Amino acid sequence: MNKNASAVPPEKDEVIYAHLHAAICDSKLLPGTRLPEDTLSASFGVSRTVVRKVLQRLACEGLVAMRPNRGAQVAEPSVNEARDIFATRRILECGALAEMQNPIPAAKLESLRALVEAEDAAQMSGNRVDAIRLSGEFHIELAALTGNLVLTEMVAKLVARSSLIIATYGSPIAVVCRHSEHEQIIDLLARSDAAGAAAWMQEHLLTIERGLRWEHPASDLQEVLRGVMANARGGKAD
Amino acid sequence: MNKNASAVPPEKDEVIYAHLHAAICDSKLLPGTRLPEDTLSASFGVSRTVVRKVLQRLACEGLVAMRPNRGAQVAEPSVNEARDIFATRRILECGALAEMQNPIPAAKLESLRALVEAEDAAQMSGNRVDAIRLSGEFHIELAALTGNLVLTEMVAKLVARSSLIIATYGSPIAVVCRHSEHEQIIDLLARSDAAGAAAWMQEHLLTIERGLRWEHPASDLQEVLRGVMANARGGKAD
DNA sequence: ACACCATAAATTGTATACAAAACTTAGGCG
DNA sequence: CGCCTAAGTTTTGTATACAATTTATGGTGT
Repeated sequence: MNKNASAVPPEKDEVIYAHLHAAICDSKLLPGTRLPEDTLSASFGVSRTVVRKVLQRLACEGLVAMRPNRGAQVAEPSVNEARDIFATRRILECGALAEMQNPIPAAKLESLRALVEAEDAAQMSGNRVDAIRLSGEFHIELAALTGNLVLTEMVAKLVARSSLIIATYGSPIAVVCRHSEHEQIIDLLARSDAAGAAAWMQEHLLTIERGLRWEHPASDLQEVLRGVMANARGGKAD
Repeated sequence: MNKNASAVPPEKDEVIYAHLHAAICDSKLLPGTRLPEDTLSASFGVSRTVVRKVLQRLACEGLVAMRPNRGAQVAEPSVNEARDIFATRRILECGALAEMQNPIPAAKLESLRALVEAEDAAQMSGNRVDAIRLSGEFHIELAALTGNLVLTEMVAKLVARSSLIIATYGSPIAVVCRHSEHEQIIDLLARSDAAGAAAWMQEHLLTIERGLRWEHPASDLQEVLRGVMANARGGKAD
């Protein structure tokens, strides 16, 4: 459906975009990682022109921060930004669920259940990266049930940025959604209890948010240390 | 606050972006208008590199459609996309209003009233472009009351795309919000009746949507004619 | 006269070169 | 000993050249 036809060239920039997007969302590129154009263009075997195009797209989605004359780096969501993102997700995703009055096709519910099962399996086998990715896909597919492409794309972008938040503020344990909560939402939808599903989603997203550690963000530590080193000049910098 | 400091260069691409954005939202560039890179770069006195950067940003926001090897043109929102955009606005903007529990500072309410007044004045004097723009600004400022920057930016992008929808499907009369409805929302907020404001906003957005003419979109006409000409080859094409 | 094909013009895709800015490192001064 | 300054290096910003693709044009055959 979203794949190219047979004879169409593979769209180099799309491939690079997908690679970088995945690398960021899967925490292979941690927040704050610098993304020099030369390095990327050499790695992917293209010119800086193509790399810049991809970086600008990622910047537009909030996954990459670009400062003039200072290059690109993986975005480091601030605490305020993180809270805003989750607040917006609550409004959007709950609103989407609340609007689903028509009975959901059984096939769609089934594929959602399969997604939750895969997520559960990944979590059980300790595959944290897959678990987070599948959890995100669940939220996106849920939004897609509305048939509203604009809304679905917005949720997808917020989910991607949430991966950055988890990478920055997530505690090693219990960051991912408990699969049972996802299952509960499907059950409520199967019962056509849209309001119930929305209410449950509200709690679910709040639960995720509460599981984050706003106090000890990993990357702020570096900034703090740098500030300490700059201030306490009498101390040993080495 | 958001302006550059004194000695900082004016950021050429930002200026070009602002110009194009305004031209599209003010319907100076109608949906479907082709945007050749050469023409733009000549007009603005920069190279295609800068123009492409701006076009990609506009494409990311949905104001411009870029097809591979086929260039950019002002986006022509389909009926489905238009409905999705308004549905998403209902969820986002009503959700934003519903979450405002704290009493709104009087100063902010005052500046909102000023905005409505300016919009009213523009409409009364037949200045349709200003009226639409000020109406959009009202919706954006309303979202900004949440303090949620992520949400505000999303609303701003949806409002911009709504300008395209109005340009495509808007009837010559009665496309803009009745200013009294905007005033009513402010009154409800002043009374701290968040739920009431949200309900009113829901109706308000539905009213706008109902005022559009989905039957006779101006630019679909060309497509229809093209299809007719291609099919009825025996008929008179001239 | 219409459809079809070849050629020409226009437009986009990509790479590269050079200029400008920021970062790094080494040296001198207080 | 630390800070400030300055050349050198790295990295980004922009323009331009060339290749690839699409679109427009004109000619030819039926």
